[in-house]
Amino acid sequence: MPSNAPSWLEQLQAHGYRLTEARRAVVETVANSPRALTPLEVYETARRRYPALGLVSVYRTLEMLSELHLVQRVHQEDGCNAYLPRAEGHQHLLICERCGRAEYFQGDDLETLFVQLAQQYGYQIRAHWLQISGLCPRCYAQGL
Amino acid sequence: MPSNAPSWLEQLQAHGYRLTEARRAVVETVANSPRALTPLEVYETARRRYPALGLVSVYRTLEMLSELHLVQRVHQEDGCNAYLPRAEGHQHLLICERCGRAEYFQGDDLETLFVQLAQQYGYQIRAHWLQISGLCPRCYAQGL
DNA sequence: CAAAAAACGAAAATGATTTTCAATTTCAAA
DNA sequence: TTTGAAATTGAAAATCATTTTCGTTTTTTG
Repeated sequence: MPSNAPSWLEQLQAHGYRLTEARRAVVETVANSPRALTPLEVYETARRRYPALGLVSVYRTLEMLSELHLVQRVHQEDGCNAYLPRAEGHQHLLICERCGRAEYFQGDDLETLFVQLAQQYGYQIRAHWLQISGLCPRCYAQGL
Repeated sequence: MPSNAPSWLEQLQAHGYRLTEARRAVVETVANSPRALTPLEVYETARRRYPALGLVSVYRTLEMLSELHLVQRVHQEDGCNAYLPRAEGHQHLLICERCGRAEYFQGDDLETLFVQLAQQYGYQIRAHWLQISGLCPRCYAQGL
């Protein structure tokens, strides 16, 4: 899996943000994570690379990355405070309940459903959000 | 639309919870709401019926209703702190971006997608969550 | 290298939620 | 009914995540 981090840093720079050690540490942590991380988890992980990092910078950087649509919140039972890299184009999430690993997939077969709903309820449909959860092959093999 | 409140109160009682004025006020507020309410909104609304109500009781009652699967959190841009009644059986949500009104619909045409994903990624699929948003007919008619 | 602007982290402030606790209410048994 | 144990209450305190403030440091441009 190629790292997204260099591209993210370029995009931050292209939008007028400076490249700092704090941002590099946060970006590298989030861009390469196979699972959703909370701000605190990002902080703890990124501090291994850059111990002077402050939690505030994690929040600030996550907000920038959100604005640039490079990360997305993941919605889970207990809340929606964890962030994942956002894949190109329209994609949905498949998340392992046990280990948290996320897969991305295209699911464009929803169009017919939208047309039907638009007719039935008179809604102008603007957005949708589909998230699937289960057990990844490795966790399934381990039982539970 | 029939009120869910009596049934909810019965279910609370059936699970050993007592029926109190605080619970009645919260249950009637949430059970009859056409849109998702935050704990604070529940508090403000329910206090019109029962002014002595404390915010703490709102949180406690919402937690009970969650455990009994009578309410669900709604996931939105800014967070997922708002609650809606949960409909019978498996249902998805269609929510108006403007006024917040929620419609419930069945969407069981996702089975083929799940089978495909299970094969492709080796996942044991356990749950899914589909939420659609847009403008309801009334809000759409008002422009924006 | 110097200067201006941006960004930093620590600490304080805020806001939502949870816990604690003494007083009140509910409900089953008498 | 009445009664009393247990559940529940709301106020206040505590906690936890997030945001704001602010003096200092870092980055970038010239």
